[in-house]
Amino acid sequence: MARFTQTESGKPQQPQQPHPAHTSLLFTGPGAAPNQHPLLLIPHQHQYSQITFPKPMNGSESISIHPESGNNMKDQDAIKLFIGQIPRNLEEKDLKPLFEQFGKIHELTVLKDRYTGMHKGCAFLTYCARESAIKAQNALHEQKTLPGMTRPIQVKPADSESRGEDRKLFVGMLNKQQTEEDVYRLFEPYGVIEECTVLRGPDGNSKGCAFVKFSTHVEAQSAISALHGSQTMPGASSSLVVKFADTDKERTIRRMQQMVGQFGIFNPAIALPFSTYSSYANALMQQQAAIMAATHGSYMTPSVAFPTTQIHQVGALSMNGLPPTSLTPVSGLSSPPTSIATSAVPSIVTPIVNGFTGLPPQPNGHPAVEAVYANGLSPYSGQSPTAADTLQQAFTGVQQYTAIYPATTLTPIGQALPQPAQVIQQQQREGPEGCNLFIYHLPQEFGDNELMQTFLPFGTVISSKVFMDRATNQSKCFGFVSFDNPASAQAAIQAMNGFQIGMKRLKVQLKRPKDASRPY
DNA sequence: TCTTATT
Repeated sequence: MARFTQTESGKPQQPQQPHPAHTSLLFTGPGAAPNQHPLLLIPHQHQYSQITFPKPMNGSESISIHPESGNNMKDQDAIKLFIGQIPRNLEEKDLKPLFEQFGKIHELTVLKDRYTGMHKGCAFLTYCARESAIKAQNALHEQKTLPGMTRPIQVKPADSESRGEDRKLFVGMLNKQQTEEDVYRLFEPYGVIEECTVLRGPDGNSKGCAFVKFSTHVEAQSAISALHGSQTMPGASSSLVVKFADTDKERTIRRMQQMVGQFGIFNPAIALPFSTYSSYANALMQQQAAIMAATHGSYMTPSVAFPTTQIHQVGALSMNGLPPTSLTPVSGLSSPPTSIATSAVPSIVTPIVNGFTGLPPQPNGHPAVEAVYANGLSPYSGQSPTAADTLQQAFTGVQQYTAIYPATTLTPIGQALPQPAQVIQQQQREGPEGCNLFIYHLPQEFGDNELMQTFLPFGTVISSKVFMDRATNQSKCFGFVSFDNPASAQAAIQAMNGFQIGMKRLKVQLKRPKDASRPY
């Protein structure tokens, strides 16, 4: 099959001849054969303990090769390569032989999760000589598959070398029969294409979309102008989509929304700030993940979205001065009044992580929670949080959040809640005129309680009701919420109308007065 | 209809 990648120098790659036998032995896949190379002799974990590498505090390991000459200086124009599709059991020392054959290595670093130390399946590689990088890319990129991987190894300049984001296009509404070559031909007239990938499912079938990376932003823009909406592919439901691909940030948000939709039970209010404060949120997410990991020793990685959602719930709740006592536990656990003792809190905070990851409970201490209250930032405060307060408040949010959904996200473990449960009377009370909301497109999983939690950040909810189908006992995906004042209702409309959960958007509007006759 | 990862 034709290849459509180019080297970083902008020149088309040579057609790749079959790999030299001694190298192909390193790989699985067609043509691979049993051999004695270390890459196929996958060492067991315990064997690593005999090999010592310097291990910095951040958990990342890297090899700086100091050859006999003592010279591992790199060229001024050296290229840092990104290496992808590396089996997670291969470390720097295992990879080194593979790459050394193209030249002297200046630095090789397997990427690890900052907090868990988990191998990310990729690495950075810098050769001393620029030429070595080009040779390695030509010889290896997409050419072979390392043992245990299902996709071929990636060897290409790291993002830091090129800043690819603003010249990469997402192409949607393709015909599923269209191949990389078809897409390439389509975009070729508008510039130099460095990368052209049709997205495929596990079965290899096209998902009807592709990424096309041009060598410049201007070329990419001209392709958009020329091609977006220009034609409708046979079998596509609308005309061709050509736009700049999502940034990492956008991808993170997209994944979050998918997760929210998937889990359904999560309070959508918590993700609101992403529409307006996404970079702020992003920064917080990093820090939050760090603290979560440091204090929980959990396996949650920064790319997991949940810590962030917890943060934002905090913002929403605290700014409304909502006391945690107004949250209704649904676990059925009853507990005597306790002071906010740290001994009680960790068991509440920790399992929520487990709820996401399926890890067993870790009933260890949680010092960070002390800081929340020691700082005087009780959730009773009606003040807006300052940026400096936010992280500490986050733990209040974790706590509140956990109190909200223990039955669905946690295994009840019989620990005391930090506050006595104060159950709100769930009568179907209507508020004054202008205080009653009609909510449509609720997630199927939402019950009265989830509905209430969703709207609590905006004020005092005096009633919440999800309508159920009598026959099936399933939610009809709409309901009513009543506040005790019209301002809360308006705030809720402002914030929540159109809020996306999964594939749906909430419809939040004032409930039609009884005397009106128009159906919804 | 937004990939398998980018210190």
